[in-house]
Amino acid sequence: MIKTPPCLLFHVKKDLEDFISCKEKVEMRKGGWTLDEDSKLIHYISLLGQGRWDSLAHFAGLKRTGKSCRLRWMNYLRPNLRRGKLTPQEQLLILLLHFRFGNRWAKIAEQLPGRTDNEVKNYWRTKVQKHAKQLHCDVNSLQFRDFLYYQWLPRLTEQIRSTSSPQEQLMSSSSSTSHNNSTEVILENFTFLQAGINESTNITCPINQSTPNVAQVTSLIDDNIWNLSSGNWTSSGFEDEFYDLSSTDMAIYSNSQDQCHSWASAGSEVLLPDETLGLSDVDLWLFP
DNA sequence: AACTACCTCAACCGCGATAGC
DNA sequence: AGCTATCGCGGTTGAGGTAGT
Repeated sequence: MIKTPPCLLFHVKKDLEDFISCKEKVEMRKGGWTLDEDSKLIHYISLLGQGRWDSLAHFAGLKRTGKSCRLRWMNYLRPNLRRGKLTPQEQLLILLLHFRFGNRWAKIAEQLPGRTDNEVKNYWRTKVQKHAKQLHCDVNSLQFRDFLYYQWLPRLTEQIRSTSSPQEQLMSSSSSTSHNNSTEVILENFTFLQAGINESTNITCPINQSTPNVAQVTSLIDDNIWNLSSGNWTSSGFEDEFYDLSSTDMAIYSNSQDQCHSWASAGSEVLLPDETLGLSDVDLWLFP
């Protein structure tokens, strides 16, 4: 970042005072950003750095509030942002982190490199919350939490496992810092979730069905999840259109009990029957 | 082709926390 | 200590796109 010279700071201060004095006269723009506005904002951030958003907006000649500029930069323009749909790995981590932190989107987004709190929030609202609504239960209810834990997570992890490439499985035999860090994040939060579930659930489950335990999640992560060479979230052989678990995917899972319950052989935890969770066959077809 | 319903996500708003005067 | 400006966060909205009829 280029250091702002003192003389420029003087002018910044003076101009800002002028700007504030006539603030009421300036009509602020709202709505979508134009390419011109974007390039001005980027240019002036490169000159002045981030922060002091109101004055930055003024110097860039943008009829925008500082707030609007900050939002545009943070959610769209800043470098190293990831675009496109959330990978199953990212979805898994969002679910785990939400169990732990609740609606603290910024906190959750911290663990997802290149993702914004806005994206995490949108995912939760459009996918998770919507599904809770379809199941006629509150998104924060124990019933829905159990549903996520016993139905959604196993299927998500199975999705990750089934779509990873042999190449990555080969790569996973090595290790790296980013891999270990990411693995730790997921495991820590999975353990946290397990503790919460075990504490509050007193339901007897059939022994032929299970959710992943910590050892299995470890194995899954070691097998597949992280792109070890780049330190980024892995592409895992996924194309964008496969990132999301579509209702078709879930219908396939729902109709393929053997496949989706492949955790069963080694797991100590068990998959709750759909009836126990208050889910009908119809509900399962609604699965994201 | 036209209409409608639904979905996605960028952007706005309000509020609380913090910093600076 | 109190006031004001700024920042950052979470909730909400609505424009534009897409799928279904």
